Amino acid sequence: MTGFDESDAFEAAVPLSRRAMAARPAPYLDDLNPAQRAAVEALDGPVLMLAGAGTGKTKALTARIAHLLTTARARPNEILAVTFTNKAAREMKERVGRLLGEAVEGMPWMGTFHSISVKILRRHAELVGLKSNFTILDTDDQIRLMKQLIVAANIDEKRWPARMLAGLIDGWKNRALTPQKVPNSEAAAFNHRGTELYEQYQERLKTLNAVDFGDLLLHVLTIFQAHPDVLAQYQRWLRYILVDEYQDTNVAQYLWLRLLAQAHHNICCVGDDDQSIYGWRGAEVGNILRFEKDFPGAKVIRLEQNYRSTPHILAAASGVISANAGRLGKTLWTEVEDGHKVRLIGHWDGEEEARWIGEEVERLQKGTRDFKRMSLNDMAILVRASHQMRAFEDRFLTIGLPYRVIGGPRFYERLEVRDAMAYFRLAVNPDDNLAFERVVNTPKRGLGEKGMQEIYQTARAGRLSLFDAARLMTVRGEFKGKAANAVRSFLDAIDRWNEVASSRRRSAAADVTDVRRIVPGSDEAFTAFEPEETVDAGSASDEQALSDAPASDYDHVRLAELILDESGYAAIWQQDKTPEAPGRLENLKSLIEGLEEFDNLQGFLEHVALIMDNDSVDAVEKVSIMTLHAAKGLEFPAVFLPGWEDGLFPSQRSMDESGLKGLEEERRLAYVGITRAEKLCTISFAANRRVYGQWQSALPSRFIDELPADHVEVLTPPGLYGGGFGAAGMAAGFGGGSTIEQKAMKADVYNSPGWKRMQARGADRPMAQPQEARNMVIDATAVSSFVLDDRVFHQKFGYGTVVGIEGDKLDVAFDKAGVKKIVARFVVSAAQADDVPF
DNA sequence: AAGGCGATGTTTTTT
DNA sequence: ACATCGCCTT
Repeated sequence: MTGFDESDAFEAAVPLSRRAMAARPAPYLDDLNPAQRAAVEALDGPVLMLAGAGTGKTKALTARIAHLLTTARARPNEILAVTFTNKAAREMKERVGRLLGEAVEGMPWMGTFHSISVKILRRHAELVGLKSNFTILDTDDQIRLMKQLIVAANIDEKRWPARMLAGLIDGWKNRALTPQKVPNSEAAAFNHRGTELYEQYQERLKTLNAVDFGDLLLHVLTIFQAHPDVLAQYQRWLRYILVDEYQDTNVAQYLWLRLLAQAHHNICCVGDDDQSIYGWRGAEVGNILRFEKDFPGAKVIRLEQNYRSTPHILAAASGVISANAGRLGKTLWTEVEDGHKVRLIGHWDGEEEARWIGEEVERLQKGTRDFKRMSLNDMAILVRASHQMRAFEDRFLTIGLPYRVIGGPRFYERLEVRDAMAYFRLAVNPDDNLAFERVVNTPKRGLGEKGMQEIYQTARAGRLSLFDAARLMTVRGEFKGKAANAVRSFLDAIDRWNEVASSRRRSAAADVTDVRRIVPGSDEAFTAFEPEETVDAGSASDEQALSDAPASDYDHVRLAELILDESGYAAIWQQDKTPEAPGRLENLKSLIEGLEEFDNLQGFLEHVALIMDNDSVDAVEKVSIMTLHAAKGLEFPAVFLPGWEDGLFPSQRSMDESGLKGLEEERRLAYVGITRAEKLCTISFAANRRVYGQWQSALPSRFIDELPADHVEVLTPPGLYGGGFGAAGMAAGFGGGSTIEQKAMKADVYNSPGWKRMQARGADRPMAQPQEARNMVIDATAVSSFVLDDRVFHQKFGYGTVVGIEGDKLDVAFDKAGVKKIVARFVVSAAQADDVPF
């Protein structure tokens, strides 16, 4: 399945008999509270469902879809259900499926704004001067393209970087502004050349038969506006519209929805203005605030009963958010009566904060007086900015606490994955210039600046693709030295892959012999990804070919392996001994594994362009670390919110750039953070933090002042640190503070010379005595297999030498990362790492 | 052509 | 601190 199964969307396949559905009872309604039920039953006309955090929004939304189907208001293919993420779309699909049994077969219009737009755009591409097989560029492609335009326009790329232009154009597209519609007031943008470059960029995209993400929406909008007949068709088709996370819509998405809804007005938008946290990428809270004006006669239904958090947590969240102006206003309440107050604690610095949270996580895992044992999966650390994650990663690594980072660099955005993808793109379409450009000299094929320029010139002169130009130059013998042979075999290889790939596309039943015939010796070809147990591999893959995986799947997966092997790309990372290399090989391996779900390379490439998520399910229990943004929609029994310091959170930059609006969005972020917690929410801040290598001190976040004191428990700072006498020192300074954060953090104590001296002493010999005593015990049972001077390899820190052993913990002097204390099971011997790439 | 070295700019993130 | 990038050297 490619995820672009368009046929059922347009051929009105109705897998469901209206009468059969209507006859079915509606058990899902019994399960709802009055507000949810009202939201589900108000099927006709515009509805705004204001759903606070944890109020059963998805439940109401899915029940509503079920209700539309059951009451025969709509057939599955007449409902347009839009979400922002693929994950949300998937979840909705699943839950509707669960409500209705298997009846949801055909809900072709459930998806993200972008995936639905692709579907429409492929159908009507010619109306905006595209072919229906247009390619979707990702951010990296866009930037490279713009860079070329900037250089060509003779603009100093230093002062006017491509990223800036990309941001500008993106902003315009979010606001549904085509180059012609950009207001004059913004003509000065980008050195007065902004609109000009925007226009050129769109031209280039058209010649490349490509679109970027913004175009997906914008082109559809253009089509709808310029072709009323097409619009009318979709309006007739999509009789009921549901929108999730409406507070995150931008102008283009709003217009898109309004056009589709204006005929029948059956639009139900679900959202929470207090959770609007994407203003910086074009979302307009105004959309949700204006809903009743935009859709006259709209019913507004508030979901306020919260099923997630304790009253203290809700009160803390509502105390913070009430400082915002211009809210639609909701009051969350819960039937739950008891629960722990929100905890607040101050620390000396960021490292201590990480240390304390690490210990706290371990304590919760074991269970405490107040809390019974908690799984690591039930705990999350939510940070404002991703660089804050490091302190936690470092700390958790050294104490051996399993963690998972959610978000971070997206799988498909990683260098090696993108390179591999470029190779696949070339195999499917050798004329893909952006892909060609990306990998023609990766691995090094002796092509430098000069060689590349010649290819460009030849291409321009003969109006050829880069691939054809390079081919012409090989025939003419215009490449010098190393390049001559390397480029020729590169081109030949692309030809072979392309032949396999196209034959695969023509006949799904192509057999394995195809590959063998075209590429002699391919049996041994893909050594890079052969598992070590090669002896078994033959029978294993035979078995696979016969059982779960259809025979046709085997080929393109094999082809992909072959491509990475023949191109020498896999070899780059096998030979690379930097710490990242094994991880990169691992990623390439999972890329190949991901291929198995698709019918062919092309299907995979299309899928990847839109679906950029990679939530791998993990059997191991782990504590989650993520940004507040990534946490939206999630919930955890225990949540840690570190780094509540002015400047960090609320972020200085946000306030500088967007003033009060920025501050309010930060406050909503705080609200989102607190409301992720079910049972226990712990907020913390540090007096000192290393920012860009510089020590900086900060004041506790202003949001801390907004926490209602009655619902907050102020914890005593650790003091365990440094062997116990810290606690005594601090206790002396405690006891008279008036504000909440003064109680949490007696800055004068921490700043006193005595405290600093103590810190220094502690840092020199951290807990020397107790550790050695403990190791004697550990040594007897858990014996490390490493000895001093062993060369070891660590997934994150790379290669290093063992310089100390304490039971299950090693002191390792890493070649790149310095000396670290590491739990032995997190390293392997270097020899082992050399033999086995992953 | 390719590797090494200093200047540079660092939120949040989806599609 | 740190990674990325462009320039400079070999």
